[in-house]
Amino acid sequence: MHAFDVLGDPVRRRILELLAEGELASGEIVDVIQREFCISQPAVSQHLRVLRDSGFANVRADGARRLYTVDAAPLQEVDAWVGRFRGFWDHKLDALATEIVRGKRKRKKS
Amino acid sequence: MHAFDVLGDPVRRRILELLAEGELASGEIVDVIQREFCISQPAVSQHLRVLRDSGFANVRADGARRLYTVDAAPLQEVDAWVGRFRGFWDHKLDALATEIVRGKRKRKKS
DNA sequence: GAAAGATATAAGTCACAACTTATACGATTG
DNA sequence: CAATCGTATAAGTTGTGACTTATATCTTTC
Repeated sequence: MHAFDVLGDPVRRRILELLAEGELASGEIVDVIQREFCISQPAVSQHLRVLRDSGFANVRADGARRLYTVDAAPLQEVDAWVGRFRGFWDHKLDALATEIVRGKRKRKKS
Repeated sequence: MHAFDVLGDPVRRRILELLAEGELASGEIVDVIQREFCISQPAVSQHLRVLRDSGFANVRADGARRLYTVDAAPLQEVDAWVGRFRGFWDHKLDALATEIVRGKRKRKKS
């Protein structure tokens, strides 16, 4: 499943927003999502699976609980894709800072 | 249709990549996409409609032809959403440049 | 002005993703 | 060790979005 497909679902986007605040157990995520979207526990669990499989989230076991965290890698890919359009609104001075960043990255490589 | 759903389709992403280079007629887009994805002209036209309806593309008439351009607005929204995760990979000096941009924007408002 | 060109819409088909309920399964607790 | 908790998987249903072919609607050209 492509990164953009993963982000296409509002529930998954919301889960990522929650994880952006820090590590959360499956059950805690389920609580919030059920309140906001009225879907079943398995539905949430399936979304978590998609997030795992697509690399957006990592899990670790803590007893019976599963603790989820964001994995930045695919988000960074998405950011890179969108970045190619940044010039369309990033005129003037903002573009300068962007160039600074880009230039710095290039220099790192060499 | 939500912005991320629009970007979920590889054909639409490719069309936006093409439009990023500049204005293109429907027919020119069809040519490229057909070569790369082997889908019919109406299929491409329907994707163009989605891009129009969701605000990612603008059209103007030129005789019988329709000339398409990128509209940055929804892409900027997407960028803003992804931006909230930028801290996850944007450590160190890169973050500085980002902060410069953010700071500048705030100052513009006030 | 009829034919051909450029593009869009209509209508129908089909695969798939997002649910549901039911259940499995390891960890915890009394 | 039986009951309960926390979470995941299985299996089935269903709505929808991405196609297809056929056709409509303007433009241009001869």
